[in-house]
Amino acid sequence: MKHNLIIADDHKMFLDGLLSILKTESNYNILYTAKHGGHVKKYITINTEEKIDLVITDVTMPEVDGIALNKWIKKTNRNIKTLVVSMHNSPKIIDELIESNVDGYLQKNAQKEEFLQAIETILGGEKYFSKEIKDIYLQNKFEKNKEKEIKLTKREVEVISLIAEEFTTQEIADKLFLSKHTIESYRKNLITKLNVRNLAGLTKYAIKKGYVSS
Amino acid sequence: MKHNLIIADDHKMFLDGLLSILKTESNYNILYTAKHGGHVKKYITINTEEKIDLVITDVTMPEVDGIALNKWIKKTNRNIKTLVVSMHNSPKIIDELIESNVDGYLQKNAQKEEFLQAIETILGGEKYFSKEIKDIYLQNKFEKNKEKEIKLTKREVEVISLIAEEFTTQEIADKLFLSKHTIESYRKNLITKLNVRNLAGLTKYAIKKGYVSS
DNA sequence: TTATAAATCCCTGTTTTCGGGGATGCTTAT
DNA sequence: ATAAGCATCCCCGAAAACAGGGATTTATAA
Repeated sequence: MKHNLIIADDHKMFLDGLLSILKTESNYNILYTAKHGGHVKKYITINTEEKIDLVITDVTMPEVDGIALNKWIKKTNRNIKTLVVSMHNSPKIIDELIESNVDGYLQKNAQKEEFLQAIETILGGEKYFSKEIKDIYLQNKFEKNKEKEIKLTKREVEVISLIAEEFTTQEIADKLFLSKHTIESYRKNLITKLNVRNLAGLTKYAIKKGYVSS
Repeated sequence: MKHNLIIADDHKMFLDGLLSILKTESNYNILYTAKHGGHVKKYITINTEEKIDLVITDVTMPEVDGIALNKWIKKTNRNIKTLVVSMHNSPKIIDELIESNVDGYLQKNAQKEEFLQAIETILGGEKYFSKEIKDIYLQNKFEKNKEKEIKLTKREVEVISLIAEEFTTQEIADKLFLSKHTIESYRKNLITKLNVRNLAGLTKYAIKKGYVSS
């Protein structure tokens, strides 16, 4: 029996490419293609009688993006599988998708064979992630756990950012309308908290966290 | 008269997508599609009689990549236009391509309209780069020029690295078997030379240059 | 409601950084 | 050969950072 697919991507070219490789396989039936997630939600909502096996979706789309669409599908229709394809492999996106139970993730520059492999795997009831994606996800989890205990407060983030921007204690105090003693306390606490030795360590931390750009 | 195109990309899906949007326009004639640059070189070398207007190529391909292919084409056949498409927009790649006289550059996630626009522009004899790509290129040039004069000596690199690794002047002096005054001089010179204000600035510079990891 | 965490401020003393100087050899190009 | 650049060392004084305490008020969570 044929499997029913929906594809969502606002890039005509990618869509055409995907359709062309799916056409070579005879056992897929493309129910619907959409330019953004909202259309897919509407389609699924209306066609309740239809068996939908898999939604293939891009991440970046206007209005309702792939992440939101995946969340919505997984919340409302747990028997619809989802495969997300994306240009980029940002740990944040991957994490959010996996946490919301996506069935597979592929980079857009994957080869034809991998696409078909992923679709087959997912329709068979398993998850599909390339080794690279799994590594990114785990690496991210690992780092988060390592740094979990260390939570900086809003003020601390403000202060460490300004430190990394090369301002002195007095300047930061003036900027934030605080006493220089206060900033000194923050610096001291940050050095202890982050287990570093001096401004260089604080600066590196700020860069790693993206509070400032190097 | 129809324009003759060659397309090189090792991703079947992208190729199919591109072909499908080119098919909607009747005035393009696809002479040849290839999985890597070497095939294109061979094709061009053999078919000397044929008028080839434009080669559209991916950057990352096995064996001969898009950058090498573009260089080769521009060196041997100055009347063949080139359009490079890529997943990413790394300043390095963009710079290298523009310096070797590519006629256009597009990200793979561009919309159909932009693809056709780019091809038309290039066939009309002009260059095509999106505003974003131009910005990246110029930004890169600007930064390179800004940093060109600033050349750190071996010793300076050693010292700034250790500073960014959170060692104090005295510790660095001990490590390098130098007087603490020497290290102080280096620190002072570095701050002046690099036009920063303090250790935070030095640390950021060291990270940007890859002397230490954040 | 009662801890706990966050934000703010203060003191003392030591060490380091920072911003000026300048000096001496030793290479390396011009 | 002479200038320029590099590596090394030194001094001084002011400013800032570092290390170690502690205190108060206001949210917030247990």
